[in-house]
Amino acid sequence: MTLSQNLTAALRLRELILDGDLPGGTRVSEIPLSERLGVSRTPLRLALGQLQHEGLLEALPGGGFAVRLFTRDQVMDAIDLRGLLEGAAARLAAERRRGPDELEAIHGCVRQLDLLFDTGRLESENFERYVALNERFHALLIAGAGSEAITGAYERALALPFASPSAFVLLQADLPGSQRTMYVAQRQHRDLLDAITHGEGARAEALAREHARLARENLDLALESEERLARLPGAGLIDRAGSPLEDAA
Amino acid sequence: MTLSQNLTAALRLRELILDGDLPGGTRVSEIPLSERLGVSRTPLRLALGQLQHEGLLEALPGGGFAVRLFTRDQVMDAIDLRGLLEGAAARLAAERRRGPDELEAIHGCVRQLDLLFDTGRLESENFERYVALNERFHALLIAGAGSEAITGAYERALALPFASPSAFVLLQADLPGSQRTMYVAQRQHRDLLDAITHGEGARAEALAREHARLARENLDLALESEERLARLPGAGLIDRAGSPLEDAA
DNA sequence: AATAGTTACTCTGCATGCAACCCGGAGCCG
DNA sequence: CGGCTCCGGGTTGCATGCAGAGTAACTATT
Repeated sequence: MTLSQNLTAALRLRELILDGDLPGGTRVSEIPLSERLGVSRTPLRLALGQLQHEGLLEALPGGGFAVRLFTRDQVMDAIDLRGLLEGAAARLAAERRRGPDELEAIHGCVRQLDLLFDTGRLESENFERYVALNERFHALLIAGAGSEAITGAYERALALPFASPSAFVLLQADLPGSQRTMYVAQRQHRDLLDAITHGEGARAEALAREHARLARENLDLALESEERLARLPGAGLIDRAGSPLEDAA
Repeated sequence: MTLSQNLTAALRLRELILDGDLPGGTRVSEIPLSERLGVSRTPLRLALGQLQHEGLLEALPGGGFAVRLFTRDQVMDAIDLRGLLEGAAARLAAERRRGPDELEAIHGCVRQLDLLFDTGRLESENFERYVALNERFHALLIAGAGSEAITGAYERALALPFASPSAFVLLQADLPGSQRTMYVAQRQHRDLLDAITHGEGARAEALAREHARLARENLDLALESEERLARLPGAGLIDRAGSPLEDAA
């Protein structure tokens, strides 16, 4: 199956940005980029508009686009927004739930996560599986709300890569106390699901918000060293002025 | 100043949709539309992509776009999302506030609204002013949070016209008990600002959410008769299957 | 030496032409 | 009489050519 030029352009361009090939602040010129991606300028322009709406690009006053730069505080706010939406989704899931089997999928997801922890320490080969299950948990949580409005806002919030629920998981491999953090996170997963199961909306909302706040902590840890930051998806979008990295220089 | 073709296309197309010239479900074809709007197909395609991201259009499987249709429940969810975001903004505004003069603008806005009510009943010529002040209040509320993430999500949520804070104000002119509803709303404005001023984040959040719920009530009132619904911006986007209107037919 | 003016160039934005695809209908065969 | 195939109109998606705006460099003048 041959993908449309528009889609390939958007996917490849997003890849370039997230991989850091186009660092934050870079001006994106159409002609060189169209040659680099192998697509014409017309579908590329469509893709540029898309990524602008996703928040990865910003329009320049004289025309054209540049890769966006995010300050630490903006990233924090994006993380909080994710927590806010997940909290609302959790509350709705708790309050709206119809049948008892509706939660079967997410229960299974949490059980599989538990199994992963029971096998001992999370080593590198398990990390991929953890990331997949973690993303699945959060996706099921959002879907469980049954609110298209929330789903849409959530997807848009995740367009910022470091706001994604698994953004810092890969980083945690060599963070101090990473195992403990992940135990806490898994405990929150279980409690969150428990709250939803018993229809405790307010508790579910509070837990989801608090769960997202783990990412705030991890972001500041990531900003402490260049090598840590490099593991973050979309690290090139973060404006390091005023961060601990910059202060040490 | 001559606007770009892309922008004019987007603005005029949105206007067509919201005015009901392109009712929900209509397929939008590029060529007739480009002639109707007086722009070429290239900038029009850009505008189509934009409106798709805004949620007013949906991509058809075989290519092309159609005007989206929203069910009552989807509209309700969109209203709740607005309340959620306003609640978060109110809480942040209460918790983050730096100087005391930061709230001067919104205090002035509420004072002007109070004046409007003190002059007696809100008649038609005052309604425009009320709408303007009401929108200003909500915009200041969001801006007061100082979170770009929330601002972005809010703007996207407002792309659905009936989710806007003033969507039902014009409707209230001939609703039963409209004056009382607006008194309640204004009381909520004052209480909300009071909570923010005193740094009461949780109270501010709860009030903002409850304030948005007035719109839920108004939506169901609007769905009760065709003539009421016609006053709603973007009424043509609402799927009336299963609504009281349909049941009466 | 600094600044203002000018010129040339690069880039974006737009229009149009072309090809591929999809949908509809008619005709043919089973 | 029904289903399948083939054909035609229409529509979308894409590439390219062109014009205008913005920019940067260079020169001339103060």
